[in-house]
Amino acid sequence: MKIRAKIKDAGLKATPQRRLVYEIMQKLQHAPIDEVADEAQAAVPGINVSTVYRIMESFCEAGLLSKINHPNGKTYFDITTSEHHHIINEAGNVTDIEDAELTELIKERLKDKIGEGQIIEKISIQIITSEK
Amino acid sequence: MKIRAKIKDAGLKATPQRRLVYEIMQKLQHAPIDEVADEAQAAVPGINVSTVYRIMESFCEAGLLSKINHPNGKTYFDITTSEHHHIINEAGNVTDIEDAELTELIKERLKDKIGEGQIIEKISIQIITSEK
DNA sequence: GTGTCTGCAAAGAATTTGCAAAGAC
DNA sequence: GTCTTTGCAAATTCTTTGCAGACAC
Repeated sequence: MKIRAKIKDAGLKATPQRRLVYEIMQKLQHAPIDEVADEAQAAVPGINVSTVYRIMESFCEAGLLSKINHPNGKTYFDITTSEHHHIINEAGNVTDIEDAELTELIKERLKDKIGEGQIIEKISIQIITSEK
Repeated sequence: MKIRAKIKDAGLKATPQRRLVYEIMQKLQHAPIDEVADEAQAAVPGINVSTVYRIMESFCEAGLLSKINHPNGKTYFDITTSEHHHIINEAGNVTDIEDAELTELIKERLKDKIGEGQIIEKISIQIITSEK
């Protein structure tokens, strides 16, 4: 689907800044805001960091992106929005792992360990790797 | 073991500030720095926030505490240092789950998905819960 | 046209750092 | 006594906000 259509389908106006940010995220797959902002500013000098923040946030709310809890403290964003897991290496680079069966298995195993009256919203596994 | 001994065994000097911070962490189990700092300042008015930051950091390096990737962006610390998992509820409160067998199972299942020449440093599952 | 979005500059959180005095061992 | 740690204030880094003009539809 074209970027313009994706953004509009998500209920947002397809501004040039949003189209650019989405395109950058399609390329990067996973990235912290400052990296996206740098790429954006390289492409279109006028674009502002706060705009990028607002766009990333609106994309998350609209279901176009998801957030990653990254060990380096910065907020990372992910072009993949379906339930999945992450491998994070020493450099902080993120790789996706899709394994719905595993997610289901964990959910089943831990479902009675969560509090009374609570439901599981999301399960995410982080695998931190280092050089052998 | 006494707090003083724990700190010294970890190779750090057992200053009053460190003993206090460790005691607070034993009570809270999981907490962000500002909460620890508030508790510390309530107990001993002179203690400084930057000191608490430095203490938490030194405790992590010394293996007395571990860091938690918390979805609210702040760094949370955990008195438990052995491999384990977390349930995080809507309020941001953290609960531990110990399940070494599950960790092993996941490790076995995903070991060939990590990159060439890499080893798994750590596996952590986060379960985000919400009200039913 | 109208309501949303952007740029800018300023404010606000969270965290770090430099340095001199204080304290642990 | 020596080397580490602390307190303080200032600097950095990351993120959010207010507002006026610009733009999507």
